[in-house]
Amino acid sequence: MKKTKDTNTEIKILEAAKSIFQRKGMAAARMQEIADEAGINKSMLHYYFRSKELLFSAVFIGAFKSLAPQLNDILNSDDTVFDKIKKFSNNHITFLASHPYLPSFILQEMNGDEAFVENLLSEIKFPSIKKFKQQVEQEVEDGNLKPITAEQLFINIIALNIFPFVAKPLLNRILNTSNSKYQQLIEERKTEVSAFIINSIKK
Amino acid sequence: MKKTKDTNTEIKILEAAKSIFQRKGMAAARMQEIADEAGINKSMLHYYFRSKELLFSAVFIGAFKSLAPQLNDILNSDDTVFDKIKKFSNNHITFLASHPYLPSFILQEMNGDEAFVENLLSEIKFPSIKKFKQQVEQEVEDGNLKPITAEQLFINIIALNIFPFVAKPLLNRILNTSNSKYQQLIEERKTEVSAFIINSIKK
DNA sequence: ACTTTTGTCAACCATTTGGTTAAACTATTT
DNA sequence: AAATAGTTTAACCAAATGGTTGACAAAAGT
Repeated sequence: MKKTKDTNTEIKILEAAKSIFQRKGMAAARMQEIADEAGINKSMLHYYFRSKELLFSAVFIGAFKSLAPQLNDILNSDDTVFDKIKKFSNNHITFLASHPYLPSFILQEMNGDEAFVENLLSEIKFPSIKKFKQQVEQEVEDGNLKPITAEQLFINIIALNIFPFVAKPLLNRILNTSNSKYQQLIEERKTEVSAFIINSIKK
Repeated sequence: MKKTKDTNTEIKILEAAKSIFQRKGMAAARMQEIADEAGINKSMLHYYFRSKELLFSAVFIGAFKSLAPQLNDILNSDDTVFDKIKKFSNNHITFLASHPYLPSFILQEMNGDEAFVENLLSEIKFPSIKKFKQQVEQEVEDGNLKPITAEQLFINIIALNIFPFVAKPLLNRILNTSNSKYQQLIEERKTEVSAFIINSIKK
């Protein structure tokens, strides 16, 4: 039977690793740095996770799983297209606001080493847009929506949700915004984004 | 007077560095790899640029300068708001389509080490949205546009332009798209994005 | 022609980094 | 309490990595 300390250490490692990996990325993160952040010996990292790659995998998969199911649930609910867009954007942005490093992390690392990424992603279930696609196509056919493909619409939705989080330093420069004003912009977007989208596609 | 080989080597280095840095990022890029790509000895990298940081700076600043002026020119032209949006999106996406690694690179590296980034960015002139902002506010006041702040509108524009490039692997997964179908989606967006935006804000 | 400057390279160096080991320590089982 | 299994640490190691050096060649200046 495991004693309590086991789990504590493992969790401390995972949280430290999450923090470091998400802020610096796989390549720039140092095992020693993660150990320091967790307040433990570096050997522990290798004791609980065998290598940097495996530790990274655990963090990456965990990060993805914290996000993907939410998207999927909303996309496959029985709501109308408009309701889905509203809920999706609001939930998505709200979630990202409290995990601001997640998007950069996921996007950045999905561009890495082909084989490694491929291996990682095999363990992950991605959100399905099947039902959403059907609904959009139906509404367009019925003349309730201006013509648009579900794919382009979906890209637009997540682009508008995610982009401010991956581009925060850039936007702060161009818009001359302080951090607090930036926070406010994000807050507004929780409802503004869906309104913007719906405005664009409603007839 | 410098002999021809000098410049050749320097350019070869810069191009190799651009290619490697933009694909892998500063942290994951290896000096040896850059030397190999340039077909020269590793010592040459230090001969022309003193350190990895300085070589990176050169590439980063170059990348930024290849993009920023375009945005700025359009934003500060005498076109109408709608025309600006059309030109902006079309030019921006067209440019990015032939420099697909640029956005990830810039966004990723702007999240890096505070002091280093600060130092880099001091040398860069960012696009100004001043004139665009005035125009948008005027049009909203005159009742020609649905109410929206210039900041939110600008975020939306560049989000829709840039996002597909930084999220390509993610989108390919979720949308089940091949590379060629992805290319086609991008192509469509050169006109679709501005149409989408204008649809949303026109009265 | 010869001296100086500039460009190029192979070998080398110091440090960093991911990873290992063996021993100490702690808790659990018998 | 002795044996066993699990946990933690300090010291170590090999490979990788950014960077340096010194010899040498190719131009350029004189």
